[in-house]
Parts: sequence; structure tokens; C-alpha cells
Amino acid sequence: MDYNRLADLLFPNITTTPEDMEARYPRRELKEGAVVTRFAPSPTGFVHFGGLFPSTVGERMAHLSDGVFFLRIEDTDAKREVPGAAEGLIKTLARYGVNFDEGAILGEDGKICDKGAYGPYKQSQRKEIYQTFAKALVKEGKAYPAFTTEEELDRLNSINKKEEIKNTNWEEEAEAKRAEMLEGRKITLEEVEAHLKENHPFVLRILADGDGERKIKVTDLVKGTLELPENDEDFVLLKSDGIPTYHFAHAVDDHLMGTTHVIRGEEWLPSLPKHLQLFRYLGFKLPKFMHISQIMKLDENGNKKKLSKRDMGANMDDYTGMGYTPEAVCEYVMTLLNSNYEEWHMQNPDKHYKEFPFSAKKMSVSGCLFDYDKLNDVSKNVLSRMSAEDITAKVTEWAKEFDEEFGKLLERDKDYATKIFAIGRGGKKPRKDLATLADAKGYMGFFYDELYKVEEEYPDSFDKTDIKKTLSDFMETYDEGDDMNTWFEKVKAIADGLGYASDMKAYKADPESFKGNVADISMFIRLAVTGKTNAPDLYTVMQIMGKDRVFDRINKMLAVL
RNA sequence: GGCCCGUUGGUCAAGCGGUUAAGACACGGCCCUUUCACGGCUGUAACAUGGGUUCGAUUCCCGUACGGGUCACCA
Repeated sequence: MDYNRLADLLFPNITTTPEDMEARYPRRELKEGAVVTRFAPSPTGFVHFGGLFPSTVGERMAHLSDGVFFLRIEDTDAKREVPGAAEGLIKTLARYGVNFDEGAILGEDGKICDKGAYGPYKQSQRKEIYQTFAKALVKEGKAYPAFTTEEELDRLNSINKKEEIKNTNWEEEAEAKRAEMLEGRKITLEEVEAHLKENHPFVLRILADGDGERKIKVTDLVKGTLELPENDEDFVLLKSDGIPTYHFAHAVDDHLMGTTHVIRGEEWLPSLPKHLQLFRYLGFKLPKFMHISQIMKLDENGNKKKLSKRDMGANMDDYTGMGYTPEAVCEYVMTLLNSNYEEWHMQNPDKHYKEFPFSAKKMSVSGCLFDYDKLNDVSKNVLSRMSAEDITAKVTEWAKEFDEEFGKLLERDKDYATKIFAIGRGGKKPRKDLATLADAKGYMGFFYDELYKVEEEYPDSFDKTDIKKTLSDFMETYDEGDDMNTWFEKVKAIADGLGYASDMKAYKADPESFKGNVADISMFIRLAVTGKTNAPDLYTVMQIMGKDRVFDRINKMLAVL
């Protein structure tokens, strides 16, 4: 077979050579140890929580090493592309601290544009580059065309591949595929010419030289040394529209763009032998590989399952809606990525997570379960560290979008809201009442008359007249100017007057000789004022609410008792 | 089904041939406390399984089970 002739027949318009491409994209000049990583999503939808993982790893690795982190859009499947998805992806990632130095970025006009010397960064615009390398492979006898009739193509397009894979008979399938492949390899120059004359579409397949029975060793920075079978499958390099498959585009792009570390999900592990073969065929230096474990969730049978696109918590916007701040999500991601993150954070409470010495070696080999308890805990800590002003602004912003009524209340009097959020904030041991911004309403809604309602009842064990007396005595003695101690002394006096212990120790020593204790007296008042039996410190609550509102509520309570 | 990867408490996980098998979250108890939240102390709870190798295996090797991933002209 005259491979040069075959190459010219297949790619008559390609006049460039791999050498031209190497010259066009010279090696990067970076300092020793600098890592070049990329995030390479296909623009088919929103950013998936599972996608935040590898992108965060790439961002951390590149930026901690003074390297480069770039974005490449893998839009080689026009059928699946969703308009605007790429723009959305970039915006979402930016919210979660994943910022790119280079690649497809968002321009002033909100549209995607290229930044950097290794573009274009959209694969759909790199057809000539791929075909240059494809032609070179044909010339070396390492790739060959496979023609399909149009009817065959239609059939291929109409089947649901996912469904087909599920119901397939694997033995038959493998045998048929093998036979077809071997048959395809026999194509002659004459047949190629005849097909081309008829304008038949073709795919370009690699001529695999591997033996599936033999193993190759590869080192993965996360998984360690792997033993994988050699690739013996003539997989497709170029689809019939001349656009490359993932495998081919990955090899060409990551080589030309100077990627040092290929970071991707572990679902790519099975196709790694294909990539190794391609890098070898093309004479490219192998990058380092990092295959990251998937995030799992529990399905209805209690089995672990990959977090899929439809699951709650898959779409990053879900977290916004639930009231998790990006900071909280990022810190949670860090705890999953490097389990020593929390320890570091405890030792360096004031440092930003980006200062954490992230290490590829510390990454977990197996997939972990998404844990809301843990996220909540991380989020509580993040929210508790914010200033009253910050948390007020954050909650207000959140509420304006997701709880309009509450948002309006917060905006009506910013100072009032800030005072409420200031309760127990600051200092070494701040209150941790909020796991999410959405929790704010339940926590402090009672401060607003519009949201106040008595949610609990006085326990039957208490005498109604005691409760009434407590409330009226309280109003008689209440002075807004009292300091906390004076205020509480008055509450204690009410307790003593009613036969309730004002001294908790005395009560505990001999509970039988009292009707109750000062905690109960406080509860009588608290329930009237806040509508709940648990709330932040009552004195402070009243100071913020103001006497009128406090009395109004107590009077209302007295009226129904 | 073939191939690959994995398996330490409920969850996330330290561990890298000899440990009383860390820690965090969750859960229980106690303390602090006018309730709650915080904080402090404390408790329950784990090396999937069977064989090797070894003086000794959670750690190394092989098998089994279980779980996951993957097998497209999708990425």
C-alpha cells in the first residue's frame, strides 16, 4: 500500500505537517517544577459537582507551582452542544474560585474568546491541526479509513447507544467487532478511490499494534502504578465529519498546549491504553496522569452510585439555592480532596484555603460519598466567621432571589438586621446557628412581626396563673435601660416570688421544694417574646426588639392564656 | 460478560511489617449555662473474607465476595 498516496487521497487539502504545528506552538518556557493543567469540559450543560473536583485540583496544582491553568472547550460533538453552556461553565467555575490564566475565557461582551498563544481553545476550530497529524499517521501506515454507507450512518445515529450498551450480548459483540475491524484493515487503495469518488463518508481508524493479552505499566499520580492491557482496538480518530474523537483531540491538544498534568475523572482510566498508544504513535512526550475518584451518592438500594446529573447537589446552582456559600463548598471540596486540610485549617484559622499546601499524593484512591452533615459543619464554621455586616449582606442577597418576602424584611431596616446577626458573633467562640443562608429565616424570623408566631405551647406541668403572673410582673419591672445583670436579677426576683428557685444549684440540690426554677420563668417570657422555647440570649433579643414590640407580644400572649 | 479500579467505625479518613488502630463529622452521656447555639470532657463504633509469605500482618502476594467504573463516529 502506498501510504503517501492514501494520505493525499484522504486529506487533499492538508498541506501542513506536524513540524509546522510544532513550530507554531513552541514549548512553554516556565520555571522548574511549574505545572501546566487544564480543565476541558464539553459544553453540554451546567457545571457538575463532579466537575468542580478535577477543575479545583488543576487550578490548585497549576497555581501553587506558578504554572498555567487553562480552559479548553471540547466541543467535538455538535449534536450534544448546548448554546451558552460554555459561558455558564466559566461563570460558575469563577464563583468557586476556579479561574483560568489562559484559554477560552469570557470577553468584555460576555462571549467566549481566546487568550494565550496556544489557541484556538475550542476544539471545533482546530480541525486543520488534527487533520495534519491524522494525515501524518496515515503516511506512516498507522491509521486507515473505514467507509460506511449513508444508510449505515443513519442507523448508527438512530440507536440509543447507552441503552444498547446495557442490553448488549458481550461475546457476540466483541467477536463481530473484531471481525469487522480485521475486514476493514484490508481495504485497498482502489477501494478507497472508488468510495471517495462516490463521496462516501469515512472515519479514520488507528491501526492498533497492541496485544490485549499483554499488560503495560503506567504510573498515575493518584492511583499509583497501574497494569492495563495494551490497546488492540482500531478506535476512531476522526469522525466522518472530519472532527476528532476525544482520544485523538486529547493527545494532539495536550501535547501542543504543553499540558504537563492531565487531570480528569477516573472514568477515563479504561481508555488510557488508547491514549498511551496515540502518544507513542505521534511521538509525543507523555504527560503525567491524575485520575480522580468520583463522588458517589447512595441510591435507593443503599448502593453507592456515581453522582449523576439529575441528582440534587449535582448542579452547582443547587448549592446556591440551598444557601451554601461558594466558600463553604470550596472548603468542603478541599476536605474531600486532601483529608489533612481540616487539620491545617484548625492550625491556620485565618488563612484562605488557597494557601493550603495541596498535595496530589494526599488524594484518595476510592470514591467518597457526598456527606451533607460534613458540608453543613464546614458551612457553619464558614458562616460563623463572617462579620455581622457580611452575613447580613449575604443572607439579604440570597433572600432577594430565593425568598422575596424575607428579603424585603431584611432590606427594610438594614441596621436592625445587622444587630440581629451580630448576636454572639465575633470573638473566639462565635455562635454557629446557621448551616446555610436559608437557615436564617427560621433562626431569626421571630424578630419580625410578619414572621413571628407562637410555635410551641406551655407545658401542662406549669400552672397557668404562674405564667400569667410571670408575664405581668416582668412587664411591671422591665426597664430597657437595665444592664444584663440587673435585668436578670429582676427575673430571679419573679422566680422567688412565685416559689421557683432563682438559684439553679439550690434547685438541683432539692428540686422537690420548688415549683420550678428560673430557667422555667425565663422560658415563660421567652415563649411569649420569641414564640419559641429556644432562642439566643433573651436580654439581647429584647434590647434589639425594643420595649414596645416586647410588650406587645407579651400582652397578646396574656390575652390568650 | 470481558477489562480496570477499589474495600479501615454510619460518613470522610490517618496508617505505609510490631500502634492501647489517630483525627474530623454524625450519634449518646456529662460539664458549663436562664433556653438554644458555642465551648470543654467523655462514650459507642472499624481493618470485607479465605489462603499464603513472615518470628509477627490492617499493612506484602494470591484467590473469593462485595462495590464502582468502562466497553460509541459521547465526552
